[in-house]
Amino acid sequence: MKLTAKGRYAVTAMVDLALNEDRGPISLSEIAERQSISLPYLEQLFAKLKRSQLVESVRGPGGGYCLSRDSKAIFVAEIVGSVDETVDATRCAGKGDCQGGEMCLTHELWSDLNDQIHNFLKGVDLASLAEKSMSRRLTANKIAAEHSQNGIATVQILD
Amino acid sequence: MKLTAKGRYAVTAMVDLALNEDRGPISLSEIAERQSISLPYLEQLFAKLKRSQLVESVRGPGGGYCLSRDSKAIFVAEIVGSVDETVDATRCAGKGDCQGGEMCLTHELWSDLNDQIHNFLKGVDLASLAEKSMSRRLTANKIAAEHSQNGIATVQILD
DNA sequence: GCAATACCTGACTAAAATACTTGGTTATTG
DNA sequence: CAATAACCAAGTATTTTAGTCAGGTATTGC
Repeated sequence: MKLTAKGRYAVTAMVDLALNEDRGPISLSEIAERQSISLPYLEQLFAKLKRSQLVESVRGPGGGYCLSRDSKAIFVAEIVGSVDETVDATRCAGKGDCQGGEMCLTHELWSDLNDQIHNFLKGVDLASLAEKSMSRRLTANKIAAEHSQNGIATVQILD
Repeated sequence: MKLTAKGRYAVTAMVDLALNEDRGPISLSEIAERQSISLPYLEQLFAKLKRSQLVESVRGPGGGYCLSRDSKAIFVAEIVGSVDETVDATRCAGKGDCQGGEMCLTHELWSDLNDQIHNFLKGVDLASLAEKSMSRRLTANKIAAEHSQNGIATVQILD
């Protein structure tokens, strides 16, 4: 798994979708405007989200995208995994360049970490994110203060 | 925090150092050869590791690097954080482009994940990595088999 | 003192990945 | 049939990564 801005955009867009899904299919241009993400870029993301069967599409005027399942049953891990798919497998098992075992060892460590990350993201569903987002919106003023306290960092896990 | 090949190289090199530290200062050219990492690249990494006071250097012939503490007291999180320092801070607190709170929300999610990762890597010390590496080396033939069988586990989460 | 060793430093570069944009096509509705 | 909006392929600009190059400087042993 890999985490980049792309994954963050996807999660953001999906939260937006979850918040508006009761209004029927939501067009990407709507999301694009609300979330300040370029439309063609969103299209790319949603093509992948659709391929992963996280959303469904309705074409033509009045069309757009819907969640293909209940938001309680869609997890962040799926969203991120869908757009940031890494067919990585940098394992040394096959290759013979595994000096003394140290390389193997760090691979094992990274693999464990990967599981850790995946488990965490697997435990967060869209519904709870959307719910938090709703309450956030109401107390929008407090957000800045909170954030400046604990120093937010972005995570990137490559490879 | 950010995880790249650079961090992996650093961890690998540090494990190598831990395994050989009883022989006094270890030169980078030695590590470079054993681990197949280019010498100038290793120098870059160790400059950072030194700045973070994870290693100490001895100049001149017979010189090299030593761990600055017991390997039990050096954690992977420190090593990775040292070479892959991200002064990122993609915070939305200051900027006004935080539409409706969704952005803030995913930031919070990422922040939580970051803590998760950090806690994991904070729980793995060099000594245990080195120890595992030793036993691996002895049973080197078995490695491939093990890897292909179980998806590798052994997680340590301290806090 | 003078090589040889090995750390140290900064700038530079090739390659890869990322984050987009461009320019279309196709389906559906009113 | 015209507007809408999903779909699709390719290209590009920027950034990041991984690594090199070309010099230093401190220390040691002969």
